[in-house]
Amino acid sequence: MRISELSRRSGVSVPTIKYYIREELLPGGRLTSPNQADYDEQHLRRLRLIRALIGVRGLSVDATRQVLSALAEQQSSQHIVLGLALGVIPAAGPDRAAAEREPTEHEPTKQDGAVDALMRELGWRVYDGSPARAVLADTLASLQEFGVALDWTGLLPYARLAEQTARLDLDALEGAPDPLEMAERAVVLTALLEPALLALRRLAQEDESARRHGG
Amino acid sequence: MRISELSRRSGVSVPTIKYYIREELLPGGRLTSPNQADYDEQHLRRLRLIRALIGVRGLSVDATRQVLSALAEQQSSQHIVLGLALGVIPAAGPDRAAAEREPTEHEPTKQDGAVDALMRELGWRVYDGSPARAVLADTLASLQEFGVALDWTGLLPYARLAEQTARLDLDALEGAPDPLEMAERAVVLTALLEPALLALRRLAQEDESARRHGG
DNA sequence: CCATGATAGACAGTAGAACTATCCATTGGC
DNA sequence: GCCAATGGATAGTTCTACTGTCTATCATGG
Repeated sequence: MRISELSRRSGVSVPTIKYYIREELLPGGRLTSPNQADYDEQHLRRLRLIRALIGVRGLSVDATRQVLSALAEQQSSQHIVLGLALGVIPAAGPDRAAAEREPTEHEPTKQDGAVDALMRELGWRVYDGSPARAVLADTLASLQEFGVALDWTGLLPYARLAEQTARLDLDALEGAPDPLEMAERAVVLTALLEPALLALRRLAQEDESARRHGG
Repeated sequence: MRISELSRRSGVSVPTIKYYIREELLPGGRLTSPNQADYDEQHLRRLRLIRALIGVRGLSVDATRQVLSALAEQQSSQHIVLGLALGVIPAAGPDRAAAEREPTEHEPTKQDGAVDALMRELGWRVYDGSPARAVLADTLASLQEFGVALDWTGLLPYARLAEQTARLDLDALEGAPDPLEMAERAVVLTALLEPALLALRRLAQEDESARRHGG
């Protein structure tokens, strides 16, 4: 198909598709002549994934590119490590890069040790360099700064619930047809479900609050 | 204290503090003369909360303003409804506003009915206009588009886990000294814990994946 | 009393991100 | 042959979150 059809079928404007190609989120079409290229269903699938990551999950173009390249690597290694695929991206929130560009001096006490303790207590064997660890450390530091009485032991019950969530996630990946599908499904499940899980938490809080305090 | 001290103690630059005051995230200091104002510990607290919401949670200035005003309302009504406080903000992800500005025609089948069914099944009594509902509907639509076999019934186990999470959240709020503290703590817990919960999910996935597939 | 440095408030400027528009030299299809 | 569509390049736009500059004070130390 030509770019106009790709645009029509995906709902993404032609200039935007060109932009994604420039930014290497999407491979260019197969050139049939110097000014004519052919796109296929793969392009359409990829484009929909891009729109989902950017639009539904709210990832930046840069983070999206990283996720897509991690997806490609996973596919080539035939070895799915869910979570690690998305681990490369900054996990929606703390701008660690900014924090490291300019060591603010104000940097609160590091909580990396607390995170180590948490992982040990849980018996989780996870990659040391995972950005998720940094997110946890930052959060613990912020909580401490606000005087909220929640240290790493307070995260334990949350972590147990996360374990169960992860089991549900992995269950949903069972029986994937091929590695490519599985990797893509892993990305979709991890990334797209994030806003939904937070939404469920909000609604559950609302309900629980009403129950306790009588809404 | 003067603005320079507020800046030094918070680690936020003077121009940025002025910017937050202009944007009405932070009330101005008490003027002691036309060009001299006095700031107190309340300002410092508020400023730290602002930085946490923007920096740690990654909220926009606009969303932060809405959260803070919701916080003020809750405080005045003496009636804490956790979740609803943060329910006013777009929940990190789907840009619903954009979707409504320009009805793309591509809009997939609405899943609002599915969300209603989910709420009914769970027995949750939640506000109809909650943006969290829209997030759920969007997510279900996206999953459907990707052919992931996960409909609203598939969200049920996740919702049960969210219930338990919410109970932990509410427990952490018990025994707050005063309504202001409680409201602020609710905001901190709901907002700041979000990246941490997602990080825990990522790490749990990594661990679970290693267990199942042998990392 | 006066020099110096800080301050409030107004407004302009900047940097980065994510598009969006314009151009031009083709070229496929009628 | 004609013309809308295309690929590729480059420039422009919009938005957000700051950051810088300016001016008229004003506090404070000498």
